[in-house]
Amino acid sequence: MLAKSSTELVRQQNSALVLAALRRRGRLAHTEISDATGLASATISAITADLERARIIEKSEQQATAGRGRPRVLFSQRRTCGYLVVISISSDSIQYSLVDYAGTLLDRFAEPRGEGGTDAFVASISAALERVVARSSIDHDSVLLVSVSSKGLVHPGKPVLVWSPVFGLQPVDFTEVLGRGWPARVILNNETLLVAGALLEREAKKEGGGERALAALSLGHSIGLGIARRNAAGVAEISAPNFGHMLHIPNGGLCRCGARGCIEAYAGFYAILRMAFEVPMDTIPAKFVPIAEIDKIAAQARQGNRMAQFAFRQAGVALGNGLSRLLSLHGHMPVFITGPGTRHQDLLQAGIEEGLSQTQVVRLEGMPALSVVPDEPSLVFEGHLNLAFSIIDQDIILSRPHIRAAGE
Amino acid sequence: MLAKSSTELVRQQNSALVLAALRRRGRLAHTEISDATGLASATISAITADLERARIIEKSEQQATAGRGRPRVLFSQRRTCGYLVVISISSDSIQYSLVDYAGTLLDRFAEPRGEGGTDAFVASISAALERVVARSSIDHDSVLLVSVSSKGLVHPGKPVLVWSPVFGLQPVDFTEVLGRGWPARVILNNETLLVAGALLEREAKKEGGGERALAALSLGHSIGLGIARRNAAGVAEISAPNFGHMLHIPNGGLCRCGARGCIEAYAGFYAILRMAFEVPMDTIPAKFVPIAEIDKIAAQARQGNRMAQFAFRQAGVALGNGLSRLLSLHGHMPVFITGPGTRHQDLLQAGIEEGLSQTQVVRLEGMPALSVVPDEPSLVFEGHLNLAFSIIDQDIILSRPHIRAAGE
DNA sequence: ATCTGATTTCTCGACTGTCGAGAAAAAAGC
DNA sequence: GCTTTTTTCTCGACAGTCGAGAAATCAGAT
Repeated sequence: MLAKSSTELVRQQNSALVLAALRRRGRLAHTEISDATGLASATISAITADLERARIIEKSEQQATAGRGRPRVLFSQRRTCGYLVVISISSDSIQYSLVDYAGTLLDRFAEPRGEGGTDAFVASISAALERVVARSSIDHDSVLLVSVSSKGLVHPGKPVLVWSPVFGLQPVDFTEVLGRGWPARVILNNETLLVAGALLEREAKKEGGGERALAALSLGHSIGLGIARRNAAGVAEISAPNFGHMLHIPNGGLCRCGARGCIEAYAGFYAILRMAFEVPMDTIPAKFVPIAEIDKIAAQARQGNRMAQFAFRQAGVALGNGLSRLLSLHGHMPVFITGPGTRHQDLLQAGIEEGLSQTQVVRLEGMPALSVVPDEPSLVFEGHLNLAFSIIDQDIILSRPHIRAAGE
Repeated sequence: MLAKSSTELVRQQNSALVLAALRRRGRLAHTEISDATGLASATISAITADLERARIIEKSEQQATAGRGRPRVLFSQRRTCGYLVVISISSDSIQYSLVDYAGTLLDRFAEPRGEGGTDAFVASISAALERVVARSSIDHDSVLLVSVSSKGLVHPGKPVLVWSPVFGLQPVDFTEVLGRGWPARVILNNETLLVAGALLEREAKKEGGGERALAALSLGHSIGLGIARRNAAGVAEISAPNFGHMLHIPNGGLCRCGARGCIEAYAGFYAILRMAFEVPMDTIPAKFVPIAEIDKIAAQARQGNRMAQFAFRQAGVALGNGLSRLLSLHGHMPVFITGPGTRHQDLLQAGIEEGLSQTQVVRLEGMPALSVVPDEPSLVFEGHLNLAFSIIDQDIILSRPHIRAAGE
């Protein structure tokens, strides 16, 4: 059921529009905001006055006046309005970034991922978080949001990692990362979901609007997938289905997750290693494979080693079959491949195409566009910012108490 | 990018809310509408006065007054405001239904599906449509929408059948169904999509809101799947992925669609027949299998015939594997099974569960709820009404010119 | 027959919001 | 110093929602 609408909601939505325009295009003048949002000039005056009074945006220092006419007044986010902490968890380390409200990176450091169980893990993140704010002497209260990303399966709604490559079925609850005295919220998202979101936003910036739906496939020790699409209302919807552990072959090779025949058990780094060395497919997979090992196998494959070639081929077919199923169930869309595995795209490509080509969806609508976007960490960070600031802006607008004009 | 908002849009959305409440619950009094929508009584007065002046709703004839106090004035849709024509295409016949704006069925007849190509097919529908309005002597102009359903793959946006069991890759364009002099629009939807939509609406009527996402699986000569979910804004999103022709087994049995290894090539009626009679899997499948044939095989299976049992078992495994992939890619959700194939659910069940159980998603989140809903035609019709009237109401509200109070 | 209480509908004024037009501001050019 | 140009700001008109209370109308008590 739809929610009722009211004039106050109109103001909220239009304020959100103004903040989104500022987010997307940086400093803007009154008239530019009007153009970007389609709102009347008078409305922009009202909204910007409101937001300025609430100390959310501010007039920039005058820039060199270009041309004649009354000089423009540029609005931008007030940097000190609040802060965002980004936590990117990868297999071996955890990266912490501090970002101000205008989206500029203020501080960044990484820590190795310690040993120990989930409790110790959460505690170490909690401690690092204290260090982030201490280093920049930022008040706890001005941290608006903590955005965490990891590989694995995320609970819909709660910031809980339901399944992860490292902790398996042992759930990791990030609500406890923030102790007392932190008014901020924590959000947790799958890494490849953020990649898909970042790619969709990049598409939106292209002229003509770019693709309206896309999939991001991350190749590495594990296999990640994110789907991003713009719905009829123009809102981005992003999700991270459990692609890596979707069934590839019934009763197939043993996967890290304990099930059999997952895509990852054919296309993950450990799977390529297992196949190249002709280890039986029901061997318990290696916990971690250094990327150098995979590079070595790839080099052998390129020199003509049949088993190494076969391993990459099989990985490609698993991915291709999986992608064909993705297209069958989610509609035709371009696929962007990222992650460390893209180094060996030349060895995977033929298998992927073979795996795709047999199926009806590809016969009907053709091979999907496959592009390689190597720099995954940038995409992840970009996705963090997109998602986090859209939530922060929304929260600010919703929470802002009604502020009357000064004279009242 | 979000669209700008304005006070006029607020009225539109709230008008839509009033019409939706009337749609869902039938005749309502002023106060009941207020309760259902959450809008203030004064607002209801304004909106109903507007809609009444536009001759979209009307005050019902007084019903027996119950209790003391000022008698209620019940509002309902004005029946003669416009009409909907529903066309349900099935493998052997086409059913035409005429429905008034209040949702009551006025006329219904079926015609056998003729021979001939797509042009003849479209022409015969066009002729039947003329007959629908002639029989009830309805003006062409008062037909607001024609809603068509069929099995097969529908073009997103245009009313074009991209792939169908009967015409294969030859596209069927339903825009031509309405000739000149028909202001109405034509929409085309996959049959099982409508089923999923109807089931979601039934869930919404349960107290507590029922399921927020579900899948409908239709078993018959071909395999259909619809997914319906309520998004964060509470709007239903329904889709019909190409489940029947999703890859089940690479290089597997030959399917009607020309590809190999589709789910349908293992679980469709013709596939069950082919397996039960041990016909080679690359035999070109029968165009049409009478349901009696399948019933016969089912009877044999129930009497202990191994090959017949095996055929149903394999069909079940194909469905189960496919459903596991569905859950992997769309999240965990209950599955409602419908269609003529549900008669033999007892023979399929074990295979479905086997096909589901091997995978990570089921190990993590458990077996999805599987329920059988035998009466598919009712669900299809219900889905037609839900979808068609939501479009009609939307159109009416958007197209309605601004109507001033009488005195101006 | 009339009064009273209950219940629903209707109406009025206050408030919030958007928009267009034009006034005001401020710099560049002559 | 005046004009031109461009941008910002302000004002009044208009659309919409809401709460409060008036008006309508019936059932039952007196």
